[in-house]
Amino acid sequence: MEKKREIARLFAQKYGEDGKLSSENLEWLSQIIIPIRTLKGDIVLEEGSVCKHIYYIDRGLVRQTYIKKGKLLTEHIGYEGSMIICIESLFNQSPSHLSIECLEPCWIYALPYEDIVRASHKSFELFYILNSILKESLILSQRKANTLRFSSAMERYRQTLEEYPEIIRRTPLNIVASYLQMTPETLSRVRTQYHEEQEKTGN
Amino acid sequence: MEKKREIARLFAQKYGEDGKLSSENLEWLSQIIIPIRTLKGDIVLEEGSVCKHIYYIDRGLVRQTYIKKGKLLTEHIGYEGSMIICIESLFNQSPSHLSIECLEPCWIYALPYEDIVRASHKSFELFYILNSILKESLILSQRKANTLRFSSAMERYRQTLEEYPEIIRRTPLNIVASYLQMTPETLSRVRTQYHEEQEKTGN
DNA sequence: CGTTAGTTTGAGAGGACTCAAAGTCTGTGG
DNA sequence: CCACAGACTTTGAGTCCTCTCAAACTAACG
Repeated sequence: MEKKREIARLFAQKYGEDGKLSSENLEWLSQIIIPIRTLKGDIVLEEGSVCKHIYYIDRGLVRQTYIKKGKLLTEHIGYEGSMIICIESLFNQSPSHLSIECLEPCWIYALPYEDIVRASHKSFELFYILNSILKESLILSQRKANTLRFSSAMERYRQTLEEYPEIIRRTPLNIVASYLQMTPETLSRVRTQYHEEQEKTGN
Repeated sequence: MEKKREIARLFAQKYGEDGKLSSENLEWLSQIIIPIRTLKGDIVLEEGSVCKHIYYIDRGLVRQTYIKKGKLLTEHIGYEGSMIICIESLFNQSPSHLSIECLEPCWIYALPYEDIVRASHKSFELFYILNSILKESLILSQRKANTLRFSSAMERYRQTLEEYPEIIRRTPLNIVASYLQMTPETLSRVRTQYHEEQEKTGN
């Protein structure tokens, strides 16, 4: 319970207006938060089911996956401090074509979307939070799109390494590869090439 | 003035809660809307300036552009009924790295973002509208990302032709090409190839 | 310590790019 | 109404990047 309250405070600080939230709402939030503990490999949301929560990663590493031509590909990777949202499924309450899979043991906190939407009709504060989360998601999705626009495999790798070194460091190569939209073989080559260049320019 | 009121009503219907908006807010909205008439080639927002509006395209065709390695590339294309938003610039009030350029003569209506944000603190209805617009943007950006994930040039073309035939029909080939992240030469080849295939399967 | 998943290396094929040139369309001025 | 300039589109040839397939290698885990 103490932990849920901590998370609620964190949300207030991060997404609330002026980083604040009234104590009633804080209390309410900490009551509806659902803590989830997972092991590596666990599936938090299965493709085909309707996403009903906004997920907050407090500890660990997760990815969103989708299937294209029989292959399991990576849409997004997030870790401590990230929100994980299956946008279309959540907004339209339609079956998700994304799954959420844990790449490490995780501490996740799930916010029931409908509850918050309902409550936000009565409380501007809560609506504000919802809004902030949307804004953040939009900016992130924009950034991601920018990265993928980098034409060469090398540039995509460099860009992600600079912006999210954690992802590269903690994620298995073959998963990073699908995240960066290239084959594991290509990433392997690109990566050694990159580090060779770093050697030279570093000296 | 009558036109501005019409646009306000349209927003209410499209983004309001249950498609509705109180007559005061409707009136207020129609007063702050800024109509813009443009010619083909006009620049609505210049790269480097701070974006202060949410744009609604009532008539015409526009694109958002950015510069990469000295080349003018296309980030997004929108037409009648679309909202055009320079997300990062608008939210952070930072200089935009995107420009907005008209590909046809346009009727555009600009909503001053700060005014709406301020007003939405007093009116849940308006906040709801803001929120709906964000949700729509998020879904669209998701869809766009999905399209660009199609690996081959052919698939990206097919996908866009199916989902947004208007864009393909009305936009010069070289601009569509940069939108789909390929060279004009490639798009030209892909396009004839696609239509040849359609011929065959059509018979 | 063996089994399996993950990573590296190599060779060859194919798609998309670049550069170049020819062809087409559009709008303006004579 | 025609002619021409400039922008846009097509076609071609050659190159490079990334993919696929295959095999060797390494690490992780029971």
